[in-house]
Amino acid sequence: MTSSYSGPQVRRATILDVAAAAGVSRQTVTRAMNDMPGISASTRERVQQLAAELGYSPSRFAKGLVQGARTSLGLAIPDLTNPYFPAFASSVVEEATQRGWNVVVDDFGHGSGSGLDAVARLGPQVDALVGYLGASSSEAQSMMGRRPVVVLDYPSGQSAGLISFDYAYAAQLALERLKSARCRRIAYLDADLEGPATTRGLAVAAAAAGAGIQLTVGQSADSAHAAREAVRSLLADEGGIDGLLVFNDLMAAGALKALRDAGRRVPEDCAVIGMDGIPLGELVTPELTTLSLDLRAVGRAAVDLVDNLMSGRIQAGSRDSELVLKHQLVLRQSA
Amino acid sequence: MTSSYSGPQVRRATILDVAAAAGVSRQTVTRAMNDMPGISASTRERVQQLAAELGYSPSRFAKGLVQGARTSLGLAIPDLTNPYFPAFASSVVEEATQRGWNVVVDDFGHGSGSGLDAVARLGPQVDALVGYLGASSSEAQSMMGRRPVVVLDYPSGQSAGLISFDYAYAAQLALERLKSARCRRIAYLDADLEGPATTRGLAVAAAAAGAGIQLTVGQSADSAHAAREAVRSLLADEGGIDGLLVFNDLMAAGALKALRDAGRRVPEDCAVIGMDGIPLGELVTPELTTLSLDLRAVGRAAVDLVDNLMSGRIQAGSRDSELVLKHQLVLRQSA
DNA sequence: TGGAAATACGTGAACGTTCACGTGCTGCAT
DNA sequence: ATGCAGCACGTGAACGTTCACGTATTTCCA
Repeated sequence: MTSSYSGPQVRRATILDVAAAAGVSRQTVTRAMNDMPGISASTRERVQQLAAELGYSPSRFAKGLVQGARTSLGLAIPDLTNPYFPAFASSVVEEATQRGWNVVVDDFGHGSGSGLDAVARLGPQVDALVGYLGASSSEAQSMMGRRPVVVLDYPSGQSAGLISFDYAYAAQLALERLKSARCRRIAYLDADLEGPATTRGLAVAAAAAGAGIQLTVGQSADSAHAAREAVRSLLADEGGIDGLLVFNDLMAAGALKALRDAGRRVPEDCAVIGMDGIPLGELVTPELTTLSLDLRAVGRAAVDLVDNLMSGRIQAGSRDSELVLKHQLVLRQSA
Repeated sequence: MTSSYSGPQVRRATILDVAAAAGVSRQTVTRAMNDMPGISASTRERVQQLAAELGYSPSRFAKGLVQGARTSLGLAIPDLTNPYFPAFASSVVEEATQRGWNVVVDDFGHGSGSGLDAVARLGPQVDALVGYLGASSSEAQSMMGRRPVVVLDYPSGQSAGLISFDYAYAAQLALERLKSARCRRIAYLDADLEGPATTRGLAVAAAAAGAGIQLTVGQSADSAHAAREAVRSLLADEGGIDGLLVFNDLMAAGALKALRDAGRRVPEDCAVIGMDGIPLGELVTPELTTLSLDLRAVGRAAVDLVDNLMSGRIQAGSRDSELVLKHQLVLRQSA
């Protein structure tokens, strides 16, 4: 058996170690480390030097305990690999950084975790939570106690702050566009997720019914690859489709691939509209017409809401704690 | 002037508040909250109930102080919006979560921040750092003191742990492929970044010289849009290019657009090879041949290295603290 | 009915900082 | 000589937990 050397778990140097080494008191070390006045230049330098040699870095816990918390924001994301989320996360991080907060992320897509697992992990570490939680928002809120929770893209708000999207409006925009492009046989490809998918699906179905459109509905996992397969078999079953609305842009990219595989020209043979407006849409061929969302604005709104909830300017569960954002139709080549 | 109500900055409830409300001691509250033995079921329930009512959640600082740190890992990312990084970040988060660590991210792309700003922000909050820092790794290490630092894609390791890539090998693979595709006039589009770009550029130039290839070099910012413009003007200046190697896949996607704009067929008129192997490459048309990197493996390697540095199994600055990964040529349609 | 063991709780100390003071010393004007 | 200001530094207390004990009260068997 080779040595199971467990390494230098030696006890980190504390402020007292530095003080002893320098022959001064705690407070003088504090003054040196934090560039406070009331200390001579020579002492300051000597202490800093010694601190570096001992590998001293102040305990964030002790500091936090005595100074009061620097806010830390939990960010629960289903899957950072899905290009929708980085755009959003990036904006949250930027906005939080501007406020001097820091952001603890949890990606619960891998492994069998649900959103609530992420909340459980983040809970003890953070002062507030923002997340795309497929799970019930009130569950999350109860795990966080009085601390602010903002849930995105969830059907109906309970006790938590909520940012949702006006899918009825979005669906109407998309269907109008497809109709004016003379599409007759329209399909909607939904994702097989819990919350958002059904919401979007219902909104699209309702809008179609309202507009007298007979809608074919398909479903796939939330990935380009899965969408490609789903559209492939959709085309096999329902040959005559000439308009396709897709759950999101990533899946729409897969749909474009499937249409190309089947020899259908886009938009001539079949128009395609995606959803959410991620940068990817401009890089595929043909470029994707989409119901665009300003994802940076979504992130900003989420952090703003947290800020307002934390400061008490907005009451959790009140009308003001729910925000509905609208998509915007961006015309490119695919429809 | 309307009320500038500053909200309930009231002082968070502490364990003593709960104890008082329940008529028990601190310790009993601790037992109730942490599901420890030595407490009756009825008391436990009553305390938990009261805690919820008072909105009590234990201070992570006090807890951390007395229990010893739960490891938290800083992750410094230049730009989450660039699809290279989420794939990496996602893997780091997953790997860290498995170890029970949590991850604090900082995206320093927005604003004028350099990597060192991110290190300064993260430094006080974390026990170790992983990052794509354009800045000098030894600067970062000195800001972190004895705490582990792992820098990615940086030319030469100093005091910090280092994960870099064998660009000589990668360049050779790419140029061989282009040569065997009968490309005569080959260009390399570099990014205008500090560290990595020059490294890659030098490697490509060296490999070209070694293979007797005369190389045209262009440069652009690290985005699809900028690359599109750069390739547009490259084609205007140097009409005869029939092979193009690009700094990364995102820029390669822009290059594909520019070639299409100019009426060049890919790969017939001009072959294109990207770098890093992000999922986007499979979604563009034609699908992108690329020097692929297993980004999840990169994240795994980074967290492993941090783990080893932290436990002392590997000494910072030693040979073992440097790891060189190799790209792999993935043939798709564009070359 | 004695006494040991189990149960349910309480108390001092410690974690590592910073804050709000307090103290000694030097220099300088009166 | 006296007083007073300013500088450089030190000390008790506090932040909110948990840990390692200690202590009543009850239980249960011989």
